[in-house]
Amino acid sequence: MKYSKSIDKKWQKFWEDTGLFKVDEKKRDKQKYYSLVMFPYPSSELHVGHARNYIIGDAVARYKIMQGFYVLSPMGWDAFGLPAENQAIKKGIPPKEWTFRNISRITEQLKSWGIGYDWNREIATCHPDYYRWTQWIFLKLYQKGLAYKSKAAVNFCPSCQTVLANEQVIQGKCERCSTEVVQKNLSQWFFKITDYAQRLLEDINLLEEWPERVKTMQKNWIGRSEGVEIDFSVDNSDIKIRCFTTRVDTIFGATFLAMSCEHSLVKDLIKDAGNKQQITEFIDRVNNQPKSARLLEGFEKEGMFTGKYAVNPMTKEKIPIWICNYVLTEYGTGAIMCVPAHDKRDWEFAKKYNIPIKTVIARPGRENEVKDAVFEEEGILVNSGNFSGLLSGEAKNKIAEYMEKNNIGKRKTNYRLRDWLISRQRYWGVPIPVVYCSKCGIVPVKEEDLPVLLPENVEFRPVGQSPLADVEEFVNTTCPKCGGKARREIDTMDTFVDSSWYFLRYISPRDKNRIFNSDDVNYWLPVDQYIGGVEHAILHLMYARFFNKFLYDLGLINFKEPFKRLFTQGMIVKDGAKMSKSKGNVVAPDYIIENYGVDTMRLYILFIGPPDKDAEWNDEGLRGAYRFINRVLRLISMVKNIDSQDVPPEYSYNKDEKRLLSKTHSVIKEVSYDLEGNFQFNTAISSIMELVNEMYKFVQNPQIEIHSAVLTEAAETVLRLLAPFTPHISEEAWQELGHKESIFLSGWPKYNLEFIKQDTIEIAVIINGKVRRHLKIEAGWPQEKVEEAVLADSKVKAYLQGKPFKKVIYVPGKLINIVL
RNA sequence: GCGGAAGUGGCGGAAUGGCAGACGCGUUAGGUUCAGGACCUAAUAGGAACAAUCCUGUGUGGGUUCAAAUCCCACCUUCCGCACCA
Repeated sequence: MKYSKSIDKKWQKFWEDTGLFKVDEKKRDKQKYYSLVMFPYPSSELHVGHARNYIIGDAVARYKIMQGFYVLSPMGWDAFGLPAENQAIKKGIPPKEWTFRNISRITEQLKSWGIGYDWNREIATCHPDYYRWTQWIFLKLYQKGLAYKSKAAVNFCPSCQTVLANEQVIQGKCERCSTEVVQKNLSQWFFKITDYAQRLLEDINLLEEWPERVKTMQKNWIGRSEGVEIDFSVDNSDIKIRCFTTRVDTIFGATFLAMSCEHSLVKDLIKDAGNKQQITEFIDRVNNQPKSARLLEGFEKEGMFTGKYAVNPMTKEKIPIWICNYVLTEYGTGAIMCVPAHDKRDWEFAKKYNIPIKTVIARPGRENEVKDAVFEEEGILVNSGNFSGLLSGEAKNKIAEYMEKNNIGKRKTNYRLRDWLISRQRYWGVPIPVVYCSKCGIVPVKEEDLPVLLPENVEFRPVGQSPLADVEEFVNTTCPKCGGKARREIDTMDTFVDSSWYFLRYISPRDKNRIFNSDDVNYWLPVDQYIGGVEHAILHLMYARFFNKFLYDLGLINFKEPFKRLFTQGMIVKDGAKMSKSKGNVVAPDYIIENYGVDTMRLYILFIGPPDKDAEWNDEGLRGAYRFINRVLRLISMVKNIDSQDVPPEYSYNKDEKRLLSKTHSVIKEVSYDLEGNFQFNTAISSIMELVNEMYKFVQNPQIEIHSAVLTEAAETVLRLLAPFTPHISEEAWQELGHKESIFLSGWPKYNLEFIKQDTIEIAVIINGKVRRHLKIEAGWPQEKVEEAVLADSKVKAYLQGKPFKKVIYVPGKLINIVL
């Protein structure tokens, strides 16, 4: 028997006909397992890099099915988005048509790879039955005050002609097209994710089975920092400037104040300044600098003195107020107190503009040392009035207390996380369900009027506004409140909104009356295993957690976190680069399947390396997988011809049988361990290879007497262990061996420790840390007996030369170490 | 700068503190074959001997230990994420 593609189709049909992956939520006699792979954006057809994702997910689902779990494995489409619209503009294909064309092609691909899903639960976020509930969530957020419209400086991509979320701006550039992002003051919709900042941070602790690196990225992104907000009064003025600092212990060293150019108080401050003209010019210049320039190394700190002074509330000294290009508007209060002696940036600035530098923190034990350098660490306070002599940590508390008592400042926790900007000036997305009424203002659409349908026949023009603006029937509506004339919101939602809750809709995909059935959702969720690319570590995973918590607060679900276990797989690269059409290094699966069969591709992709690491594609490696599969099939053909009989009750196994039994069972143990841990498919497969190699030795040597039952058990074990990885050939060979039922119903093999144990074992004899001999001993021997045998060995004697030894360490079954 | 991951043969990569290099690719030799391919068997870290053996080896330098790729300290390099966050 040789592996050919005809095997693939046969079994794919079989699984479909027998409903291996169909799940009926009413049958609940088994333990559930929800296996979820991040749903794809249907843009182009999939290559082997994408395939890794789905193959891993499928291997997990099939493994869990074999273990007897009741496995839910659904698939759907993240179907709204910019590429569809860009295609429409470029080629005139309606986004919907383009999207569904891609969906059917990818579906065909996934099916041809033998990836098992419950296709009855398929969803697409662009379908009104789905986005109706996305809009519903929007309304709920709006009701709770968590969706709001606000004018703010936002990131705008001139190429995509839309605003972007903070998270979608990478190094000052658009995540999608790398165009320089500009700042615009626009009125936009936001979700108040910052209300959940603390919970999103705290509950990371509940995510025990998430990769550490993803958790760290989320923590950093939320960016909690504790400090004090201090009100600085301005000399000869009523104005107070609020600053945030995490280093209130350095306040006695604050020698100037710095404000960002966009700070709302700047106008008032410079009202009667002599150099007002100059300052305004400076502000304009800074505001026109591209954001990415700020990030460049050596970006020069610049500023203008406002002519005004603030009062340091602790020293009562007058300190100059500056406007600076290095103060962020968006973080904290947009104004900071500057301590040049203990902050590198302030130091740089003070040196440049000759602002006094005052040391107030010293390294403990070196309080009197004077150094012309920044000291950013914590230490002991000096020159700090009553607080001198305290350590930074203690001083922070004491000073904060003092400030609170005297109404100077207040403790404050700040987060780096910003509210989520969700409106997009694009067409192919979920319409935001609100209307603008000249009388009532912003009015949400009534729940019963959902969905607000996205019009389909629209004209595409690449302008800074959604084509929806021109669709009169859409835009003109009536106010749900007063019944008067009103206009619909023409912005659509960020597609990350769509994907923030899709894993819940899989449970009740066709429910017309509610977002989902809470009972069913509480049964299936949280997702037991979530699999996807690490590129979603911040965006998608943070938003999904936020939505989950919101729905939890609504009482719709009873779990705080949606994904119990997360696995982020690595990329498959070719010639050291990510596969992409433009680079021309895409490995297409079709050719592989045609020539080597699907299981070859599946096996190779799982064997290519640790699944969480990037891996380099290698055609020779693929051929190795093909070789192995055929090696297995040949082995099965040989075993098949042996007339298999049961082992008699009192049968005593011979030496060879014991050896094969031991190998068989220890491989079961290893593979099971590898799959339970962090999905070590590569080592799991290598263990199975070892068993196959071992079996070849038995089958090919006519000298060896071996009971057919032992050989059959080994062969069946190989197939069952391989089944999650290479399901097609496993089913085929399983049938060859005379089984009528699917291999996936045969259960996961169990190992017996009694068989793994061997009578004679080989131990290493180590003399002074060097391996000198390998000796066979009986497994049950006590240390004395082993020592005796080792010391009696002539080679060992030669090494020892009768010298006395200090110590003997015996590690049972492994080694004996003699120290001279 | 902060945070994370990693550094092992020609290559991908294995090793609960216990025999470094499993398994695979590649390479070499032999078998089989009309031939090629495919397949089977064996060898394959480096060096000296070319046999049985010995020496050196997991980024660098120290340390702990009977025993370190693994633990500790210092450093180097690479990749990834965040980055003027006060």
